[in-house]
Amino acid sequence: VAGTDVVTETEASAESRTPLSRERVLQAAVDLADRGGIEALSMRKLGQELGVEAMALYRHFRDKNEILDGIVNVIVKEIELSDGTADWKVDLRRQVITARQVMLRHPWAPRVIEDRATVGPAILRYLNSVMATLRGGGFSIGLAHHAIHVLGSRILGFNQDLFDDSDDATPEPEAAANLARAMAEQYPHLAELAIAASHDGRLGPCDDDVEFEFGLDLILDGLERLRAT
Amino acid sequence: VAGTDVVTETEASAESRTPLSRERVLQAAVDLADRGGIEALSMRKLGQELGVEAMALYRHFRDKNEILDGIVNVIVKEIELSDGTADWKVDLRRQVITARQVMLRHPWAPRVIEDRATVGPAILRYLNSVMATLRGGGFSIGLAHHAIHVLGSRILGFNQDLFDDSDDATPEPEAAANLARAMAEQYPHLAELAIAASHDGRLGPCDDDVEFEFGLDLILDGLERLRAT
DNA sequence: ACCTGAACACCGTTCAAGT
DNA sequence: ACCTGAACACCGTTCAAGT
Repeated sequence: VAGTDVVTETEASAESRTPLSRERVLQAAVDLADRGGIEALSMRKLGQELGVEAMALYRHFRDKNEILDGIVNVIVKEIELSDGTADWKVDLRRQVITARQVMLRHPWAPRVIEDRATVGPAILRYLNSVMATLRGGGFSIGLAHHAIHVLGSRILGFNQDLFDDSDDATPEPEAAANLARAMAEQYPHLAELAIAASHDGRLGPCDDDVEFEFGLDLILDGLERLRAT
Repeated sequence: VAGTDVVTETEASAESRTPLSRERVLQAAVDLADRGGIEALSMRKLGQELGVEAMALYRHFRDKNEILDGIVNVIVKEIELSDGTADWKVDLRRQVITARQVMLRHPWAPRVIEDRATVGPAILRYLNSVMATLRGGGFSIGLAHHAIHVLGSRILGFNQDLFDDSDDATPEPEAAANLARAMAEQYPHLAELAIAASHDGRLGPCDDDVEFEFGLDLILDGLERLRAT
């Protein structure tokens, strides 16, 4: 939409002068995804963003997968690791919330991370740090192993919810109420829930952050109890 | 690979005689995805599967999204709903395991479900049944609401793990041991875990089903405790 | 009524050729 | 050494045309 063939000379020369590099390509790819979502990240558009033809990217990356692996790495590296001074539970909780901040800045990231086949160095480094926290907190290897599985992708700060009831799904409170009334016969229990979780309902509007922390704490409490055994 | 232009006359006429219908298209789409993964499901291949050009599909579906919504519906409908006679915890546990059986038969389904923007009738029906179980088991609306969020996509029987340490990721025990040794310096805590979770290690090979049920039970226990409050 | 041919606007990727 | 032009094999989708 905003695309144009006209580029000022300074921009064009500045971009063509700086040679392509992995870092420059990955930064451009992250920017592109941040602005237009992951579907905006095509080899052709990425090339255009860098003032270069798409084919030039293949000099630095074997294929698009390598670029996707690369941008996951870039943003996971943004997560600051815990210094390990606090109690394991406080520490891990803080760590996950920190990771969540980063993911909220890059809404495309969870899906890309889950779709990636291989685990890159940044995630390994992150998980290694989490394992250090658990082991340091007295977890057996077995329980630590379970812990990482129970937390699943939540460990990186995102929750794969079945529906987004906060953002788009409930554009108008009025529309939601209408939907709820229409559902009432077919899905009475969901209708009850929808009404309660609507803006005026008893529960108030559903807050993703609150739900995320509720789930995280429930799991951490469960792990604490097992650790004590 | 197995594709061919030669079709026996009986097959060809049988397929062209039966007119296209939503059901026939969706069944073919599910079969295609079951056999070749979700990337094998293109409009062109789907048409070919049905002995028809891709464009003919647009008579029955507005676009490909509608087909994806459709196949999710088809397989979620395969999940048998609980009759609600047991205790809530037994009931819900059984329900989730039942859903998991279905998902394991359609390995492409979790990703497609999570990528879908809207929640279709089959999932609504499923969630309505889960809500019935929770409410019948004495859960307040608020706690039931939390419960559905904590369970997340696990409620449908799948766990979005960060890595598949069971299938492809560990092709050879020997290779895994080598990798572990190579990681030892950089990621000592992960190396320790990898060794323990390898075939010969203390934990034995990692079993996805075991981990799934461990996580499910931890969450159900946590919910039970909160319910008692 | 139901399907097709031809076309459009996109993809990722390869490779010989240009500077 | 680094990038491009042209091409290939795919996508989803539209629309006038065929039967």
